[in-house]
Amino acid sequence: MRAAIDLFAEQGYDATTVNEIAERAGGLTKTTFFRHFSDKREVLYAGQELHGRIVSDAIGGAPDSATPLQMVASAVDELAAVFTEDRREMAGKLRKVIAESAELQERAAFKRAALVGAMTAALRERRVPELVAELAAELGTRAFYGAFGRWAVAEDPRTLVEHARQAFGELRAAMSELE
Amino acid sequence: MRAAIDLFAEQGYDATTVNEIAERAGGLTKTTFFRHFSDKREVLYAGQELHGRIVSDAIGGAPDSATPLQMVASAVDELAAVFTEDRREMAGKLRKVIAESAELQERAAFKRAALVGAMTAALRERRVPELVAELAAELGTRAFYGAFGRWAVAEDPRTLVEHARQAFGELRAAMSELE
DNA sequence: TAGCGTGATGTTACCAAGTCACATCACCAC
DNA sequence: GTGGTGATGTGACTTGGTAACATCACGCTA
Repeated sequence: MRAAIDLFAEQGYDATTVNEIAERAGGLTKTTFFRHFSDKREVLYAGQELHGRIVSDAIGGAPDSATPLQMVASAVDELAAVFTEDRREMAGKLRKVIAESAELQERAAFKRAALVGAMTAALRERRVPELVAELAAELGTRAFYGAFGRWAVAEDPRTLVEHARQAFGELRAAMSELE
Repeated sequence: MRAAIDLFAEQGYDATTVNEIAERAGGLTKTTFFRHFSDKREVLYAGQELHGRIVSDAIGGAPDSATPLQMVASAVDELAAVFTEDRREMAGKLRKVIAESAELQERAAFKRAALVGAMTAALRERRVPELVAELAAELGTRAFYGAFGRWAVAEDPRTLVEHARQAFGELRAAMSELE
């Protein structure tokens, strides 16, 4: 993964071949690469099933007294907590690489949708009505991604959790302005 | 496009080759296919730039007195109006094909995000604050896609516009339940 | 210590997506 | 009929992705 990110950052995603990535990652070959990642894009997104589990667990473990938005807030909190400061630099590189490739943005959109889906399903499990669940999940995901983007550029010393809480609050406020 | 949808429906997306599509579409070849569509997936989504323009124009043309949600409602209305009854059958086939291919769902997620982006930009243009614009655009897009899915299965005689209006209203109600 | 299974890797060959340079052909205008 | 233009075909190429088979290192056990 490190080899891939570095090569993508140096030469661009399209100009980098899977063989090059494998080669840099310790003289390996294409075949080995595809044994670890289902395709070339996935090398940048591997491990995100974990994110789905994290938000599901957070929502599943929220107290019965919690409102849907409180459940989502705790999910966003737990997810944001995964990204400790030492991952910030890599996140910044990643963001830049993705911003330059339509193919990678497509995968990103898919992963984002999967996160919304995971939150929605977990909320439904908690007997939140479908549409309310969808909107709450969307709001949480939007807060997380917005916060992630600002955190990754690193011009602000606050942690991702702090960024996420602020983003969540702002989105909530914006929602109440929507009549 | 018709050749592609039919072949995908018959054999599945993965099992269909671009050469086959071109061949069925009047004895053409791969090269010609790629002159019309940037890649294999795009054959199912071509023409969606138009959707972006439609929602932008609707929002841009809304009266100054309109609220953000009213602007979005008119955008959804105009977009839904594009899908006349004669397109319903094709839409149903399309839905099924997409549901069976991860690759196509990825492209769909991307196009959906583009639609949200187009609405957001148009709302910003109308001086709607960023976060309010994002949420309104998301709500409108969600209403449209939900309605589209129900319209395409064809078990309900109502037009897409009617479906969309109902979906929009329901989402609005769900939003106000979100504290 | 010999041998055996297992997991990670390499090799080779293959298919299909996507690109490119160059050729062809039909059609329209002058 | 001459020339330009747009759509198409051809052939060669790169690369992502798959599959079958071989290799090698390691640890376990007889």
